[in-house]
Amino acid sequence: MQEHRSLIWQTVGMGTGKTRADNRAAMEAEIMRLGREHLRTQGAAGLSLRAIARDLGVVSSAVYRYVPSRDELLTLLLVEGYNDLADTVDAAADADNDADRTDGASGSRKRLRRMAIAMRAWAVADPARWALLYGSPVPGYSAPAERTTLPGTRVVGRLVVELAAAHRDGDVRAQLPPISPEVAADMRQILDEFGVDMPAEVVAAATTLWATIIGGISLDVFGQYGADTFTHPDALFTTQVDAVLSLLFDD
Amino acid sequence: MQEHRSLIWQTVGMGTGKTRADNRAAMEAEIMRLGREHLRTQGAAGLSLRAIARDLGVVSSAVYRYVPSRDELLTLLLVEGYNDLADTVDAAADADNDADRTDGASGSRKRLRRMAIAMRAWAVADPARWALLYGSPVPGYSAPAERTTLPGTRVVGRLVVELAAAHRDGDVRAQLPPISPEVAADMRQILDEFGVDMPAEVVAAATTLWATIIGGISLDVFGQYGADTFTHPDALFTTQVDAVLSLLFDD
DNA sequence: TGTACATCAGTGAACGCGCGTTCACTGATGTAC
DNA sequence: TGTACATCAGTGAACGCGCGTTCACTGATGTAC
Repeated sequence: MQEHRSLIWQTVGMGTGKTRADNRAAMEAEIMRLGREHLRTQGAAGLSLRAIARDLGVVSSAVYRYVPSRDELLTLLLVEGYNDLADTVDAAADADNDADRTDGASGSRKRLRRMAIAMRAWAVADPARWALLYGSPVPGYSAPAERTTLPGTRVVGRLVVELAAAHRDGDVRAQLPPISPEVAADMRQILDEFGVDMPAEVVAAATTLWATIIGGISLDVFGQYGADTFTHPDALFTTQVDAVLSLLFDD
Repeated sequence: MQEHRSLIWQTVGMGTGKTRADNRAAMEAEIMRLGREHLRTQGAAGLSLRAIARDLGVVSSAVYRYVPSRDELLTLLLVEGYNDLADTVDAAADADNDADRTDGASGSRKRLRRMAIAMRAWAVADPARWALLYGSPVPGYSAPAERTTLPGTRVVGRLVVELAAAHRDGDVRAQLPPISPEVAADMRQILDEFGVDMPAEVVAAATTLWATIIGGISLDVFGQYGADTFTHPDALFTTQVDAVLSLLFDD
């Protein structure tokens, strides 16, 4: 009423010479930031627009100027999470591997290893977002496939592409665990989707790597490992990833 | 007030010649059943004593005669879930393997395979319980370690014991992925805990199998696989498990 | 450059719903003599 | 076998809290002429 400049102006240090568009952008960013924060403390099921309004120093209905509904905010956070993770993993994959250059492992193998480690680091840094992406589904919320599928498959996609490159370069083991015709058919479907080519057995092995990564991270990050069972969970994870990679590569 | 016999008496067909103890037992069982049902539809975060009271046909405060609090019910469901899963897995492990007797795979390998498949079947039959055990933690709820640790480690425990037996029988590969001293130390700690002996490398490989199983099941059951990416998710899972088993066994 | 008008961001009240938990109570069941 | 008493299971009201979402409103910002 008398106070039309909300808390955020003081908080973020705005308030003079700024346009409506700036305000809007700052507000939206702040809502996302608070969303991530509430995810951390309350979980996705407890994400609440009212709570965000409170932290924003604004009346609850004001949030509706920026976000049409709670579910929509969840979707925004989900998409942001997928993209953030994928960016992180891409960066790790594309980083030069200066230090590792001495050992003889293939570039792809090293890239895949770095990708897995980057995923884990991302998850450990913000377990709640990991939970949103790969944890139990949020009851009552169903992600709109047309908006989440693309970002949601970026990481696996990169993994598959990386393996296709490795196979092209002749780095992948000739002898891989055999697969059934049904599984092979599904794998060929995936190859089509990502527009790459390699034997179905390699894709199947890729899904095994994928399962190991997801499982290894989730077990750790969701607190399944007892308080002090593992003194070096990062080393354990790397061991698990290396083990599965040794199925795929022989150097 | 005038109706001291709650719905359950009609529902379960009791009401004559039954003692208080019978009522109590039936009531407790029904509360657990409804708890599982609400888990399925509302998720753990949405588990509510009031909702259970409603379904029970009883006033909300009446539930407190049977369960001291919501968190306590969650703990009961968690412990029941762990034990139910462990019983299922034990049964699968101990089943005779008549049909498979022709192929040459070792008994342990076949047992481990059956255990993994049984886990997946259990999870697919009731995804919400799987989510409770291995999904994202329930915000605001912290499981009491002294009551959940034992049931919660039964399945991994059996897995470790099974591998120790396989190693004793000389069925495990001599060449396993190498591990670092830190990881080896943690693995020896586990061997102590479960009172078995084998090389640390074997335990490390066991955790890889564990991660793959958990990841493979969760990805499927939490809906991470798109609607129709995999026409035979069960076959895919078996493929993944077999791949990791082939790290451990050479027959 | 100034003014009229349109847009926008926030308010505050309200609707209708949910929850966990406590409490004094009553009538039915069970038990000890 | 009958009776007095204790225990138990359920009631209903209440406390104090949460939520998403809509709505008519006002004052500030921005825009077109």
